[in-house]
Amino acid sequence: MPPPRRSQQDRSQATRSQLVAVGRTLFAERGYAHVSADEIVAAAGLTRGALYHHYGGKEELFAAVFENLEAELTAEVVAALGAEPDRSAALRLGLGTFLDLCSRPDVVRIALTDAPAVLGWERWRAIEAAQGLGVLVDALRAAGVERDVPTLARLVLSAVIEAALLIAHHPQPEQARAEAERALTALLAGLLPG
Amino acid sequence: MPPPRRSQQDRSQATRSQLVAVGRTLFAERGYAHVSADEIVAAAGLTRGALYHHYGGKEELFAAVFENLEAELTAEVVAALGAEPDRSAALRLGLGTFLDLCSRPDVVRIALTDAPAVLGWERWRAIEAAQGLGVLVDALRAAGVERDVPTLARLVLSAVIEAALLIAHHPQPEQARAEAERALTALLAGLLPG
DNA sequence: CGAAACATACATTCATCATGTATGTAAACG
DNA sequence: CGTTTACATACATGATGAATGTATGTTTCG
Repeated sequence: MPPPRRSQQDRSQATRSQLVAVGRTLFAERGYAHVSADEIVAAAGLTRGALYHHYGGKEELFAAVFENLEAELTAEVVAALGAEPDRSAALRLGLGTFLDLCSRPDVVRIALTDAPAVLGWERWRAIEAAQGLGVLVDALRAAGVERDVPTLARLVLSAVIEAALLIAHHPQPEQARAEAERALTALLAGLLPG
Repeated sequence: MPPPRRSQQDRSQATRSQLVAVGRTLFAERGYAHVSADEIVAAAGLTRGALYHHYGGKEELFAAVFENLEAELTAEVVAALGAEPDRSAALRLGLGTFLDLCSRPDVVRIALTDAPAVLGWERWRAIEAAQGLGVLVDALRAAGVERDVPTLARLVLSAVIEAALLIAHHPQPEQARAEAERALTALLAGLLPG
């Protein structure tokens, strides 16, 4: 029988999704440097032609994977934030949610370890800032912080990410999580009024 | 005349220093992925044989470069710390010194961007912890912090590194530096007694 | 028919390994 | 004590395989 007559847009969309999905899995498992472009396209049931047609190459595909991942994380944090009316509690809730997300191995590997080296610090930060950082800035302001908020947001975010990395690599994650949350709270205590 | 009769140890030492020095320069300029092993050995006046004899390969040479750099940074911070008798002031002084060091482009590129991706997070952290982190833990304890000190040290260190990166990539570093130091102080205020 | 989507074949770069050569070191021997 | 012999260390060179990127062909849709 003839193949189903999909539109060009559908074909493209499906191929790109495939590449991003497969890339995400493999990059998360073994890291950017240890996954070949051949392996990705093979696992996606495609060839190099498709990859170089839609993206400029392996690096651009990685950027797409990273942006896709970030968008997903932001959406989850925003959803968690929206459910809490108290702004100060919302901040802590959002950080807790983000902590959980950053503990996932794929997030650690792709977003926190490989992305800055592969894409360069500036591009990495540009993508990160466009996504998660904006949410944190809003949350800090809503919680009553007024001075140096953008800078503070970055420092807090890096401490949160560090905490997530600590938890992710600790032999007893539950214990590490408790300790990290105490330490984070102690740090934030100096900022929040009340 | 006969070549100067150097001992094997001297020859090795000289070669390794050369490789590490050249590697550090090139890695700092263009990043690990964009420097070939051939280029390094050529610039060092050697061949691949030397590299593979002394180090396992490009990656191991990078590790050596990174450790060398870290040792240098730690020594400078310790020197700065020793000059200040007041323990609480010493902490701030040490952080300031570290902030300056982390603003150097070679430190940003090698120690903060490439190292975690090339060596893996665990090995990167092991080296970092063995060097600078120990100093920070001691300084925090000496300044009066008692609870969760190792964890807090990591969070603080990540915030400091973040501040350094912010400064390094800001169009007006002086302004960024002032703002980052205010923000850091605000964070630390919650920890330090008095 | 023309353009977009994808496949295939080829060129190039690069890390690594296997092997060869020279230099230094130390022990055996006279 | 000097020399030779045996060995280890330091380095060079050529081959190999893997991986990326490019150029060109083929199919599918509008």
